[in-house]
This record gives sequence, C-alpha cells and structure tokens, in this order.
Amino acid sequence: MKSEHIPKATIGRLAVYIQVLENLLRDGNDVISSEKLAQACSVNSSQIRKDLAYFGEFGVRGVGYYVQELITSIKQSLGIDRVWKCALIGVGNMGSALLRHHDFERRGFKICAAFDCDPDKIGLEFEGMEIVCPTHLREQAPELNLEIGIIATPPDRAQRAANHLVDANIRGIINFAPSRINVPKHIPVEYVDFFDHLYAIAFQITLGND
Amino acid sequence: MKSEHIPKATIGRLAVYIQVLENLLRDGNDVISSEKLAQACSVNSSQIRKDLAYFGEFGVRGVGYYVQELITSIKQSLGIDRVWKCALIGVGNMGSALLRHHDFERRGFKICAAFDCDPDKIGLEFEGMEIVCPTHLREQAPELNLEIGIIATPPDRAQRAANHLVDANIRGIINFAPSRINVPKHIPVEYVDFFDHLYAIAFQITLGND
DNA sequence: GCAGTCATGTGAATTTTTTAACAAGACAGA
DNA sequence: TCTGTCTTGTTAAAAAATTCACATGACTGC
Repeated sequence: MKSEHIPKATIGRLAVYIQVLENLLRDGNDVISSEKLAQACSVNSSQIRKDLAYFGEFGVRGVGYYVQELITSIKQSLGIDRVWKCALIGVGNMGSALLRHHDFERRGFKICAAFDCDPDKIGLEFEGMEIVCPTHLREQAPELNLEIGIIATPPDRAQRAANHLVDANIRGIINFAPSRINVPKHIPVEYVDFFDHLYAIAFQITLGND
Repeated sequence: MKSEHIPKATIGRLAVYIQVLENLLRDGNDVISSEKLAQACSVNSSQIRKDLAYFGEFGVRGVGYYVQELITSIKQSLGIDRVWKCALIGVGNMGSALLRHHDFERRGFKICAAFDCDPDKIGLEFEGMEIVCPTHLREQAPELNLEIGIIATPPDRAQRAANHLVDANIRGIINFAPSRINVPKHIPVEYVDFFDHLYAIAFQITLGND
C-alpha cells in the first residue's frame, strides 16, 4: 500500500506492537499471526494488518509475521532504527529523573547535553554531563548534532526553553512541562503529561459507579 | 446534551483544557470564548463546545466561559474534584521519581503506600513512606482505602503486580512498565510510556525529510 | 504435484469523530 | 425597550478511522 497520510493513532499503536513483539521475542516466539498479536495488544487484527500496510508488506500469507523481522521493519518505518541525539532543558525533579532513565539509549534516544538557567545548577555534573546555561544551546546544538529538544522546566519557563530550542535549529520538541508552547509549525511538538492517564482512570472508575 | 458514550479522545482533550485554563486563570483571565481557548489548545472551537456538551452546559451565550467555573465543572465531570488514593508497586528509578513528584496531591492523586518485593528495599523509608512487601497489599488496601494502583516494576514483574492489585480489589490501574497486563475487564487500565511520544517526534521529523 | 488449511493484504461497508453552519440566548448602548 | 453584536449549544454534513469479508498467496502432508 505505502500510503501518504498516516493516522496519529497508528503511530501510537506501532509503539505498542514493538513493545509486545519484543516481549514475545524474549519469550522465544519466532513467528506470530496478526490475530495472536491483536489479542496481546487488545486490538482488532484487521487494525494491525492495516496499520502495517501503511508502510509495506511485512508478513507471509498462511504463516504470519517473523517477529524479529517485523520489529526491525516497524522501527525502520518509524525512523527509530538509529540514535537520535537530544538536548534536555530543565534539570529539576523531572529532568534528573529523565537523565537517570537508562532506557533512553536502548530505545534509540540519547541525551547528549543538559541545560538549566539556575546559577546554582550551572557547572554541576550530573550523570556524567555538565549542566550549562541554555544560552549555550545555539552553539552546542550544531557541534553535538542535537536534533530533539526535551523540555522539563516549570510551566512558566517552557516557552523560553522552546525559543532557545527553535533558535538552535532543533528539529522536534517533546514537552514535559504542563503548559502549551508556540513554535514554527514545521517543528513537531509532543506533550507528555501522565496525569492525563490518571484522569482517564478516575473518569472510568467514576463512570462505572453510577 | 449529557450523553452516554464519551470518546476517549475527548477525555484527553479535557485534560488539556484544564491545563490551559489554569494557566489562563493564573494570568488573570476571568472569561474566555471557545474560539480563544481553541487557539490556545490548537484545536477547533466546535470541538471544544462539543466536548463540553457531553457533560452539560457550562457557558453563557454571547459571553463565553467563566474560567474558574469551567475548571471546576470539567474536574467534576472527570471525577477529579476529590483525592484519589493510590498504591505504588515498584520503587525503582521510575517509582522513586513518582514518589518525589509532588504534583500528585495538587492534582488530586495521593500515593498512600509503596510496595516492592526486593528484600533490600523492604523496610526502608522513602519520602516519609515505608516500603513494604506486595503481599501486604491485600490487607492494606481496604485499611487505607486505596483505589488506584500504579505499577512501576520491571516489565517481567508487571503481571504479578497487577495480580496483587486485583486481589486487593483495586478499582483502576496505571501501568508504567513496558509490558501489557491482563486483568478482569471491569478494571480500567492505562498504559504510560513516554517513548511513544519520542517515536512520534522521530517519525514526524523523518517524514518531513523525504 | 495436488488438496486442504491457514493467514495476509485490501477494497467495501460501517462506525466514529470532527468540522461547519446556524438558530437561540445574553449583553451593551442608545 | 429595542437593535446590533457576540458566542454558545446543537443539528447536519463531511471526513476519518475501524471493522468486515474475502480473494490471493504460502506452506504441509499425502
């Protein structure tokens, strides 16, 4: 098929497929059908086949999908078959948790520089990285080949952080701060706030109750 | 309107509206139109009015929405106009970051107990809470009125943690571990994995590139 | 080499979600 | 009180996503 526009929901599901497939592989499964995978992911099997069809034909009729091969294909499709270098802005609670989170590199993302405007933090070393002032972003970004910016500042500092990232020609931004930011529209932004999920749970519980 | 089925996407957007409205309020805005709010949230204004219509009529024609009032109404609609007591299982990197995250209570969720099966951790005190063995969940859950379970274990321990939570009659689960879990279907589960968003950014950057 | 079985890839049908359009209600100023 | 301007709530139209259904291709065993 190899289509033009791909639903955002599809991207989200591909991430789920990868997760489940990696666990399947670890448990020694070499081949899997869309039906089985669908059950493991709690989705419809047509959904899976259609999601994959956006990117190519990865299966074998009458057989299913070779797990390792499929993982590789999905990663290629998403563009995560390589390492993306990231800049972190804001080394507070959230920021330092991210720096400690060693899954980053395994999953294809590497935090290569940490920035914070707090004078008490500048100069400190954290997880083998020196914290520097965000004004240095502009010179460091090209040097270090930074492509993705991670904002983990307080909400009122998020826009300033975004401005620094835009100035530094970063290509995409992920914002952990609980506020919206404005950037030129060619730069994709993703907002992360896990309270969304807590709200969803609270809502579902409340719903079932009356 | 006051409808039956509410799209999941609507719940996600309501969370965004709250975030933006709280920032607007902080900046001294008392009233806002769906059009202005829509711009701030990067959505369509009809979308906002429709999302709100699922739950009631919160605005004034010709005027707009009173910000504080709307925040309250949305929170009531979601069931987050009260404190939800949570149990955390898994006090590793992610788990301890969650315990340190002081926004929890401000946002209506309180982690009241922390569990881990690692003998080296059991008995330790962390952020004013004693880490106990998950086998105690069943007795502590009713005592402490725990309603939501937060799983932050390694992936291969997630199912066991889920089982403990189900046994303890928990009403909803949020899973930070990168693996799927099986629970009775009356218990809502939400999966949190911020790499989803990193994948989405990587994909969008790659897409724009060729 | 042929029959039977299985599971993919895909076009068509269905369902869901989003957007547009407008009638009805609220306020301000004269 | 009446007129004009806003902005909501809602119905109708459009767009998008999901599910169904099946023809097509692949492998197994005889």
